[in-house]
Amino acid sequence: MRRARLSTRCFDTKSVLLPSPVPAITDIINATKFELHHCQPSCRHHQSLSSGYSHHETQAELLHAYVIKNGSLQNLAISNYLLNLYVKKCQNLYHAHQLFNEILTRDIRTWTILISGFAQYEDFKMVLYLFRKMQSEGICPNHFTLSSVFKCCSTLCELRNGKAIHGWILTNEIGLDVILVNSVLDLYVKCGALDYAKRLFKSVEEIDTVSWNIMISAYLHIGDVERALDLFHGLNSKDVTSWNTIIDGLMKNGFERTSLELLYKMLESGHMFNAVTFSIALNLVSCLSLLELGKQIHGQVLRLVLHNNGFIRNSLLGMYCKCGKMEEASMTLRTIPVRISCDDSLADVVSWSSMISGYVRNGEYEIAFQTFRFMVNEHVVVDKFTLTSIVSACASKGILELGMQVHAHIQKIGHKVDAHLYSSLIDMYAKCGSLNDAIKIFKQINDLNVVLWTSMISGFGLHGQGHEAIELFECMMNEGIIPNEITFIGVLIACNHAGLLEEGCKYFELMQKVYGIKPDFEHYTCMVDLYGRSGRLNEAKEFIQENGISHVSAVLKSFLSSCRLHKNVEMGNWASERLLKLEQSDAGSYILLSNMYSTDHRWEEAANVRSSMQQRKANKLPGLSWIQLKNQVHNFN
DNA sequence: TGGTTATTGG
Repeated sequence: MRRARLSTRCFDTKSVLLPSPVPAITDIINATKFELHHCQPSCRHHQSLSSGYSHHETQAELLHAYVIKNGSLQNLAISNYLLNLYVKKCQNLYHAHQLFNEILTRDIRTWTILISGFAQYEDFKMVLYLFRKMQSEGICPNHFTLSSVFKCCSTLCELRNGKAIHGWILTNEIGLDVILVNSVLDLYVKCGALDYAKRLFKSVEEIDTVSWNIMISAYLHIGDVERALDLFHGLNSKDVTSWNTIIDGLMKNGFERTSLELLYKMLESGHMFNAVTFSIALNLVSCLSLLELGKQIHGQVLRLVLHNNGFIRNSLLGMYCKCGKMEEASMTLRTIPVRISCDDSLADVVSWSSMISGYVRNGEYEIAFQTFRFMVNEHVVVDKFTLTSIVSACASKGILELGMQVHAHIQKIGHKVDAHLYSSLIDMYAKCGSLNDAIKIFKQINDLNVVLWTSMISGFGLHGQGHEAIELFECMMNEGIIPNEITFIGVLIACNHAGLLEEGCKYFELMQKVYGIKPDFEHYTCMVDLYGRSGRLNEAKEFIQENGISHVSAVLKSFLSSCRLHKNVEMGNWASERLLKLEQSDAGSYILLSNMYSTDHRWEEAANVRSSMQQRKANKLPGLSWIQLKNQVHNFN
């Protein structure tokens, strides 16, 4: 999001010495330009250049001071020119707003320049405030103000407001131009009112490429890839955005290969890549783990000197992180240029948080923690994405102390906590053994979504509190929240840890019949575990055979541990035969089998398994323990 | 002197 620079510098009218009032606007403007270029080194222009003050700002302030002095501020041609100078060239909405208030009789252009300015910098509260004020003063909005307001409603998802304004346009029979049609289309699409968008799209006689692009993007957002492709292929005048939209949308809907084909087709058809295409192409490369292609694109980016573009740099960084190349990712982070505008600082925040999440994703927790500490010490902006990654790293490593410190840091700086951060906090407290803290957080959340319910249900499950987990799950369904596949994994694990076989079977059926969720290997493994641990080894075996999952090593391992638990060597042999065929060099499988024999005092067979394990060089990595001392994690055997 | 679509991190 772009932000305007809000300078609070005041005017110094006394230092401005200009000729006596000139009546024509061009003369006034030229006079200030002349002053700007020819004044002596001691004047403020030169001082301002050395202090980083822009040429436009100096010109605007000179002009501002001058028109105040000679009383021509109320000349609308002059004040609108000056207002535009503040908004466009100086990007200083604070001064623009100040000037706006000094203008006593504003015309529609005065309002438009300021409203468009705030819309451009996404201060939508101001846009709506000014729009309402304008209407209350009896000024009729024009196309420019209306499209700014639609952009605002679209970003804030204010469908009702937007619809009302669209209705007002229709009743007042105001003709919609192409850009306004597109603004309304975008509003309906972003607010999920696709029917309204379709109706509008059909009602337009001559549809331009931007409208097509908006509709292609709309179908992609709801996952209707077929319609999106139809629209795309039917579009004769494809521009680079049409290609970018379809390539990105296909990738996000899981059609990565088709997306890549279209990327090549785009090249073949002679369309030039722009910065957005490069960013999307790099994301596609990460999805498909095509590191070599990614490196080639990186080379092209360097040749075209696009590597300073924030989006591209972050896509590059993300690609290296996702391909496990943390060294290359870190090199990309080190190439962050000196910040030129506020836009770049946002890109920097993304770079840092991507880096942290990359370390966490690749299991390099200690470097993630070190980087986080560096960010805090060096006052690098830490946002909710970074915090979520760090909290989940604490959960994975079980480091309660650091997790609590991060939680305290969040509260101290008054950071807004969203659902992602809340769920990672619940998960962290639960995984670090502090279930009560997890419950405390869960209870203080007003808008609970399915992820938050799932985190808490899984938390109870993890602590063996199966009944509480089930109670919460029932409560969630009563609230009308639809469980997802992960919720059911949490529920099944909870049943498992509490030995609730009957309930587990009930929910496994509910998942498929009521919620239409197809079981995944993880659900199957939970069920095999549930039957097995309850001693129902025959039923577990039948379940494996019925569902055709005897080729899944996690399922067989789970079954084998149940066989060991209930000392059923015969069943264990059945599972281990299959397991060892699947994973000849997996030490875990041999150890499970050997342990089963040892439990049944069959020492000779246990020793045979161990020796065949050595023959096949399936060595088990020794387990590591760790301890946290003064913010440092120490590992030992 | 003003307005539209597509891209990055959990």
